[in-house]
Amino acid sequence: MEIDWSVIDKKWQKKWSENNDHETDYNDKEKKFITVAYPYPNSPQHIGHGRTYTITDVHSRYLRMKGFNVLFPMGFHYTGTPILGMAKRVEANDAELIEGFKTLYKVPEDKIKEFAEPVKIADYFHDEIKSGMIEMGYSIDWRREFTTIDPAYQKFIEWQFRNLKEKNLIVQGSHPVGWCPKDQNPVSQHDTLGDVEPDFTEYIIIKFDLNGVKIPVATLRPETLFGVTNIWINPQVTYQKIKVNDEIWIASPECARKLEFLEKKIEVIEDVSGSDFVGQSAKAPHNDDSIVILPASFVKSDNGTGIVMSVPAHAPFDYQALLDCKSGKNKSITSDLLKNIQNIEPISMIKTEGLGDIPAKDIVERMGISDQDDPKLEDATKEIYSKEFYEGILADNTKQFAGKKISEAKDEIKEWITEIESADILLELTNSPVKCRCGAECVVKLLSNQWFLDYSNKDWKDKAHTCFEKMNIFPNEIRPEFDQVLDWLRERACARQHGLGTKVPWDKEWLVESLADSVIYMAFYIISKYVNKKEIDGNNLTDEFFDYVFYGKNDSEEIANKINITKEKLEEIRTEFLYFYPVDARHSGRDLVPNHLTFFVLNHVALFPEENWPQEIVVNGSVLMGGKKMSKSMGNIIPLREAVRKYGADPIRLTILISAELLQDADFNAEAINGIKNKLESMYEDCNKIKAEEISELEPEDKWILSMLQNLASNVSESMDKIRLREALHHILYDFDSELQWYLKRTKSKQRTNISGILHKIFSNRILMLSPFAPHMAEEIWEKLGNTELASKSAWPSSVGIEFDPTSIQTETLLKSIIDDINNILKVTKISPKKITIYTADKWKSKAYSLILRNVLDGETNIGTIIKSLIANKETEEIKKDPDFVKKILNDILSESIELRKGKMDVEQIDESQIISSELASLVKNDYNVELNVFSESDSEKYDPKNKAKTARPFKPAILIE
RNA sequence: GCGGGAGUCGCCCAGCCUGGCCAAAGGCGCAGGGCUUAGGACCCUGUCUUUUAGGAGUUCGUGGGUUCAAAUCCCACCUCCCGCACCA
Repeated sequence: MEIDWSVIDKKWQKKWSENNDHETDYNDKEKKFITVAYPYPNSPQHIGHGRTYTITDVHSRYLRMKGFNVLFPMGFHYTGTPILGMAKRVEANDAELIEGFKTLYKVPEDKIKEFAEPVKIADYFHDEIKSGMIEMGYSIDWRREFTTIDPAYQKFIEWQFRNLKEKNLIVQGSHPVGWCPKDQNPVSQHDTLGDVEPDFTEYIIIKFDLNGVKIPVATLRPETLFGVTNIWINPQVTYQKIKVNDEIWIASPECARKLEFLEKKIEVIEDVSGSDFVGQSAKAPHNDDSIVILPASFVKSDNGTGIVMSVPAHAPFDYQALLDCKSGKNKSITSDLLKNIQNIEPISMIKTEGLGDIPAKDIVERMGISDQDDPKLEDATKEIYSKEFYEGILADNTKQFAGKKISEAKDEIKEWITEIESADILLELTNSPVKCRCGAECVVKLLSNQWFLDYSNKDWKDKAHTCFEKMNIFPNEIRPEFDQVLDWLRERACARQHGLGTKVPWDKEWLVESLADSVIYMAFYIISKYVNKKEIDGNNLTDEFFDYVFYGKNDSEEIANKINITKEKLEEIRTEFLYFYPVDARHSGRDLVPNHLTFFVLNHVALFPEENWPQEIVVNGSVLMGGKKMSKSMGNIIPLREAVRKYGADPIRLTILISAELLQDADFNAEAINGIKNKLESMYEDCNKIKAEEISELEPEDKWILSMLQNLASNVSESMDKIRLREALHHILYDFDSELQWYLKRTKSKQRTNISGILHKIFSNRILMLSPFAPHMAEEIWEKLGNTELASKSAWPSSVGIEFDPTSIQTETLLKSIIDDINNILKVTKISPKKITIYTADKWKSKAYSLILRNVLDGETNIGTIIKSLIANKETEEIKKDPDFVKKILNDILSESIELRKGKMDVEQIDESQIISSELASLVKNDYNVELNVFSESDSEKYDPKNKAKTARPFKPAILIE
């Protein structure tokens, strides 16, 4: 049968929407507030986004069926810079981007024209994403929808920011960023040509003094100051004499430009040649030693200040350059100078195990380096640097720092030089040149007056840790990562100068950064409903209003009057907030662990009382396409709406859920989705045939299958409670099939015609369990099964209302294992059976069996001990004849599940002869079309030509096939 | 470098926390059979090696160890993936 998925999808989506099934207000029932990270509408959603939202929807639907009043709302995050960047590119007629809109996203041309305006982009994809969510059947309360640039939301963010500032959690400082000097804007990966992230490093500038003029050397290793022997300058380079704030420096022109962006006032006085300084001496800041300036070609003007200090003992470049000087190879050295420098020797000042006193010398010699322009010097430098950094100890000639590890002393030394006013900081790109999309070359800029969320605040961190400790984290494996992130977090910029968003309330030059305005918005879903219903005017909202709704502060009547609503309305909003808060679950992809999810907790603990702290975080992995990462360049991104049109909502939902557990990457591929489609279709067909008949007297197999159904229900519920959706789905869709097969085989061989009622019960329960996962198909089948209520409105079948029957489990297990054994024998012997004879075990064996079982359950598995106790017992002393029997029984028992063992202990021992005679005969007749004879081992009249009977064991009767 | 995680029977993916239900679930693929005019779908059987009696052997990245018993616990090693900030 061909199923038109879209017809079914639409049919039930319409019904849910007509019934307002997903609109949730406060009432007397227990609530669950389930939220998920809202989307950033700069592109349509693809299957990967669908995973997080689908998991959230399944969670919501499950809890709804469990009887909770579940709120699942959605908003749209307009705030941020990428959309702004896109709008600029549209305005500039960027062919690549526009082509992408056309072919990849299928945006109509007239719409693209409007995209020069950023809000239009957001609006367009907002609609697109929302439609996709509806088409996926997400049970969202759309009355609460908002965007982060709505006036009411902006008031809310202002309240949040003022509140954090009052608590001293927002502080001011400066911060380095990648910067485009032309756009006057910070740049990050998506703003640059080739999508490179500007990466920068901090050089320490140490200032040597030359008659009042500063000779600044830039270094990554300030600790090596103690080993300085000379200074290198490039005689080929034209330097500049510049005024830096109040000092006069000599530096390369490139350096002068860099310094301008680092909050320095720069004035160029004149050009000077590097060669002018060769042979002069400058005073070292730490000991006033006179340090000679020597020429070196390896010094580059675009690196640091264009001047470096020389530490020949520990820097291979310096060692080699010094050799070049002393040997007279370097022509810019006068003969006088040449004489003077012959006594310059490397000063060893770091001791490292495995390295000599002068490691630079050793490595230069080892690598066979011959001059300072040898590229091998880079490797040599790296090797020594990392070894010394992690293992090096500062030597005695380093004064107060002697004995310390480099990795520890580095910062102390930096501070010390800074204190004696001989140091400065130079930030420099390590992956330059980085070009902005506008074409300009980027620099590092120190942004001053930047606003920070002070995530380094100890009390704040502690509180967040406390919250995490009490929270459920699914899956729990991710918990250490949260703790780690929390510890590592420090001040974080929370304001930007461009993009969409809310102005920082006390500093209108700045906009609230988009990861800062998206941390407590779950609370806003309560308010947005009233704004959307026009019961309150977003423009009127005040801090007092939010203080009342969230904290119950001050007098409701007074506040209500001020914002022109009734006191009752205001109190209603407060009541609703108190009802829905705290957030019971927050879902998101794992990429948000180190940022949003952690900030979400931090901001909640800062702004809300403990009873309103989040209760649970659920994190999921991403989705792969046919085993590969989704990416634009691979062209393997499938927009969600396109996929829904192609496959139907439910097959997509199930495919992304069943392919992996929460944290694993799920794989989406054509085979998987077809498998799911077929599975659903065959369930649909099966259910079409079943009628809801009266269930008559229960036969053993009926009791068994219903017990298994009960098992299924409790297993699935358990998985659902742990958000192990893959596992739950497996139980529902596949695991039960083999039980059902056995049941059908049993009833078929008994030629029963009265099982429709039982099957109806089984499928009804399975469909209900399937309903959160495949809501459309479940409703459709549920209707076919003759129900008038919606499946999604029915109670979750935690229990199927059947008494669990352990005896029937024993019976069916016995029958199955005999059939298995017969099949095994037939397979090995390849005979076609004419007659099958079964021998059941003697009474004393049964007695021994239960004694051994008792022992195992009590933890006694030592054969010797067990045998002794059996021999001591009159009823079982016969085992003396066959001690091997005990070993076999013990293995039988150990190879069974603990449940089964307990089951055997709990119920009366089943009468094997009786069961085999009454139930097995029909199966054997059905499967092999032969007669079955049953004897007891002790039966003296038995037919036993091959002497098989004596091998019979309890639950393992002997078999003779002829 | 720091931090987190993973390596399972052709592939994907469970199992590991709480050792014995484990030659190890399920899906996909593959082979055979059934159904069908045919194909698809569906159903059955098989899919580490070996075995003419329901058995035996060797497997869970590698090497050790603990234990009566290890995919599971401990130690070491190898390989791979992800995050590391002002960006959603």
